[in-house]
Amino acid sequence: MAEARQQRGVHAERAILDATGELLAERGVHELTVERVAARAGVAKTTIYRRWRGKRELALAVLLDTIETADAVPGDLGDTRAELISFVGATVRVLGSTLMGRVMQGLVSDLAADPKLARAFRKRLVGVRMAELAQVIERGIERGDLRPDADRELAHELLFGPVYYRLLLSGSAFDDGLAERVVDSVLPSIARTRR
Amino acid sequence: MAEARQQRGVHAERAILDATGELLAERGVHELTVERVAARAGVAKTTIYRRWRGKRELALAVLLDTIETADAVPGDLGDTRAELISFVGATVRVLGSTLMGRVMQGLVSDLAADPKLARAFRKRLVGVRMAELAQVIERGIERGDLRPDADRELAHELLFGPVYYRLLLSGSAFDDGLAERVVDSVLPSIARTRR
Amino acid sequence: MAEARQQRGVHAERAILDATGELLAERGVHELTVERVAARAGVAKTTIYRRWRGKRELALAVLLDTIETADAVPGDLGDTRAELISFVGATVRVLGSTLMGRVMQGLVSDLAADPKLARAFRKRLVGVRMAELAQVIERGIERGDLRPDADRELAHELLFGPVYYRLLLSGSAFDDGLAERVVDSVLPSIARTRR
Amino acid sequence: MAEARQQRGVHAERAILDATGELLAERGVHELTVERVAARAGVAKTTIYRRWRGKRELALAVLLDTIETADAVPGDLGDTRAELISFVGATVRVLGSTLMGRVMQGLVSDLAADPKLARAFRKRLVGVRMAELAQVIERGIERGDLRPDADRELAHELLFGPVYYRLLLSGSAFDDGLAERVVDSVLPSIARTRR
DNA sequence: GACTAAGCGAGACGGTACGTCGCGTCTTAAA
DNA sequence: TTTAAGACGCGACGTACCGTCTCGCTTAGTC
Repeated sequence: MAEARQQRGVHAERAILDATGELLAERGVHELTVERVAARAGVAKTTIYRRWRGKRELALAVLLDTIETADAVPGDLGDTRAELISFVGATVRVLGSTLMGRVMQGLVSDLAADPKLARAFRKRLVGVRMAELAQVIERGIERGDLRPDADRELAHELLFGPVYYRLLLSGSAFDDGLAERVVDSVLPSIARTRR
Repeated sequence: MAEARQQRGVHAERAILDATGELLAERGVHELTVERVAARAGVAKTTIYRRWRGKRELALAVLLDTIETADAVPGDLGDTRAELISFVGATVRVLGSTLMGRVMQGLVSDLAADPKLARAFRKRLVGVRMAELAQVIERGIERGDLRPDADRELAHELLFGPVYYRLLLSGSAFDDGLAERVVDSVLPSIARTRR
Repeated sequence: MAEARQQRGVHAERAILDATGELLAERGVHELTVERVAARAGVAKTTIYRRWRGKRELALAVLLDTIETADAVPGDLGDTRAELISFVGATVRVLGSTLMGRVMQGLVSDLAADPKLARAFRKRLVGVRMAELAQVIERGIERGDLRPDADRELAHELLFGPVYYRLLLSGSAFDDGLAERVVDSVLPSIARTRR
Repeated sequence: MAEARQQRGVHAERAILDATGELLAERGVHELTVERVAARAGVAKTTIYRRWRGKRELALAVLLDTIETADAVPGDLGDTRAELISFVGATVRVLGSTLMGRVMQGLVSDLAADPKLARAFRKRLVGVRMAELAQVIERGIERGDLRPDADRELAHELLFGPVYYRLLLSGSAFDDGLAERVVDSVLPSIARTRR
């Protein structure tokens, strides 16, 4: 029963998410309106509000939808530096794509204004990244590449902070070497070394 | 006459900025409305729009006003590490204060939507920080503490990225050792070393 | 078969009418919603729409249900004036009860907007009253109390108009002598008289 | 100052009332929506809500506007019966016009639901009619046509009740002789007579 | 005693209108 | 000429019910 009911729902949901994605790509979060989404999706506003609390949750849904689909932890590459570069590089690539970059930019301010949204964002994005990084670091420690007492959270902030700083504040464009340079700057502080 | 006119203007301007500051402190950017500012400042909306393009510019004005007053480059402390910690620490302290932290959070999304605003923000905030850091680095190089080819921009991003990452994305609270830990993590990559 | 099925139906119908009656008594027609009726009756909206065209028909059904049960033509009292007073008084009493008064008030506007509803209303309420009055008048004529050419329709309007005028327009409360005063004012014009 | 401000306002107000009148004439109260009025008047919804509490008040405004303009107490015609017929006839004519008839029909139910509206309606319509009738009756008494103890309120209800009964309940069309017949039926009960 | 078709509960859906908020513009009178 | 005051057009918000529409479940009576 629940499934059958959900059936209809799934169609509407798909249409809504797709429409939202298109509108986000075209104009960004701040021109995203529930009304436009409804119109484009051929759906009633009510149907949107039945599932999400507003355009912010909707945008977050699309963001998570995309990121969870697109992203993957790097497998074991045998080389910690390479794994870290691949890991940071994946985020650089996603945020460099117009859509996700824009959505992130548009969503950030809402995080501070809506605790529920922030909670979801942190659990499903920040937290997941942190856990993934922890795996990479674990492997690095096992390999003897990294110091056993490397601070996972700090490492996470050091690796991603600069990327988001560009996206959100300095406005510098991403370049191909970015991930590599960041990793190389941070690595010495967590690498097992005779320094 | 011109002076007398400006006089009036100056009064109004002060009242507006003060009212804006208060409202920002009380409720954050997203509940800042031009109407409320006008009411609190005892000023007509027109008078506000005559000087700023909207609430975003207004918030930015307050932000710059505060930061330019409060902040100072550390002078020569004789120790590059100490200077860097002091430099990053100053930003941590400012952003940790409710007001500026909130304003930054609320303003970030607008930067992406309003190029004019972004330009001002980058010129008067990001740019200034970068130049200040460059001085510190220069002194460090002269002292022989830092490598002569240290990447100023990257250093800037590495030092501030993590701080803003906490503020804007991860939501982790600032703690007292933050500046020190970040500096110590980044320093190896720019320090003059025999590695 | 049909009966058993109808059995279920009868239960649902009873539950719906009862719920409607309760809601009407509590809040009046304009706060009557099909959704609330369905909820209170423990019935699906569909089940309601299967039997009535909307909340207006539903309200009318309750109104007729109540009135047809409660009301009775006065029998032969031997005195035309007494019969008329009893006749008008019955309506005053019914409309004076919160429920029916409210329903009438709330329904009137819908009559003008929904011809089908108006038709039903007139056939089963106005028409019935008129026929009943005609009987009373007939008896009055036979007794020699009334003029043989008394205008039945006009009499009907003269007797009930003032009552509904209070209910719907002037807002004056009903009082016990109302029926009597109205009858006494109208009687001279239809009484057999040597004037 | 206030006047100059009102100037703009007056334009908008006129446009709104006109648009409302048109829409009422075309479709009746129950299809009157604030949104349509705004669209037709070339005015923002807000501007309407700034002046009236909703479509009901708007409709009432138009009704009063029209009635207060159109209606006039009959002057002294020298003949009480003629004055009464003229008085009732004026109402029959106004209500017989599509517009006002429809508005009255559509408004009645709202009176019961909105005490503020009812108050305005009664003060500016019912009350005024009653006062006007009182004058006519006064003159009639002075002339010796009417009994000095004629009940003004009852007379009012007897004269107008039947008219509204037709409009709101029985649905019978108005005919030319209506006012005359009603007056002749009620007159005996208030006329100075040897009955 | 299982089958089947109607009626039913549940509730999602497209839709219309609501009444509200804040925007940025515009108009006017007073200073 | 600048200001305070505030009305205005506008666009979007989130909500309430409408009446329609599936969708299994329930429940007789029929086979």
